[in-house]
Amino acid sequence: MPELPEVETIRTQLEKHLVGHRILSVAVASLKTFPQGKEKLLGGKVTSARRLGKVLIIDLDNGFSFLIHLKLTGQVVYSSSRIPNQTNKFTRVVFKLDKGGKLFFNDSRKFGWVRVEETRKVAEESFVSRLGPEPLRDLTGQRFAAILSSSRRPIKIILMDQAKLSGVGNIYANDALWLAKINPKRSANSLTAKETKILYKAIVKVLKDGIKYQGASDQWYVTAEGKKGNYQEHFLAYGKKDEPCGRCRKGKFIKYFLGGRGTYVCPVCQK
DNA sequence: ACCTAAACCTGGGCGC
DNA sequence: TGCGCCCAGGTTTAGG
Repeated sequence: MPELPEVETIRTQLEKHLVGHRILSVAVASLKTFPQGKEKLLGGKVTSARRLGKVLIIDLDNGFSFLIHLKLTGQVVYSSSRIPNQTNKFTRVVFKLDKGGKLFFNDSRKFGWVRVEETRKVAEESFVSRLGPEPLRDLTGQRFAAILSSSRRPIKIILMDQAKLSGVGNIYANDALWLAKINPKRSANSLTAKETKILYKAIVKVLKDGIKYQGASDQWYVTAEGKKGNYQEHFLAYGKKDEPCGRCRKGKFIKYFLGGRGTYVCPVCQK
């Protein structure tokens, strides 16, 4: 999934379903997924559901929070007496809540994780302390320009570097670069002021579209209510190898690997 | 400082 | 149907 728009979609729904509810039990089927600290969550009442980059943060009223990273195949799904169980053979953690609510963490590849932290330490001492600014919140055009000017590495690598900028992954990096007509291999500090501004707007645009369509269910991702997102029907470049470019109609998308990740480019638009 | 490959795991899709 | 191979929304780490 699990880039900013997918996690944000889940966060919004969890906020609706979890806040004000108490955690009664936590059953861990995969210790790799949730190695320690589950007992600190027992009896805690959820006060907020936050997100930083691709990480979900659930805060409790007892001084603890838990962080969830979905990596590639994680699913966070809520069910209640009115919504049927979403458990499956990839269910790694089951949280039981009051009033019959349940929260499932499903993850085929077991790359995802759940970690417990003291709420006051989340921002400065947890995984999220290493994350760069959020494109839809803390980032400004000026700050974005400063980030790009400080590196000669390929622009696509910088967009996906969570320490520089948090939340953008492979789908939205590919789409934003196509929308901005910028070649992914371009050195970040080679972009002109005009290109930088266009790219900044393109990032905001594709992320907002991702949220509007409730994320991209290309593979495993589903919303917290167990439904598929629709952004995969609106991909601009991602996954379009050999397809004609929807903008210039002349180019045919090529695919190559950059930084080990599939990269999709219209050779005509993205010189 | 930067790059690549490999590692962590498992399933889905494709060709044969 | 089955088998082998390649691919996958992420991140970390080892080695050059």
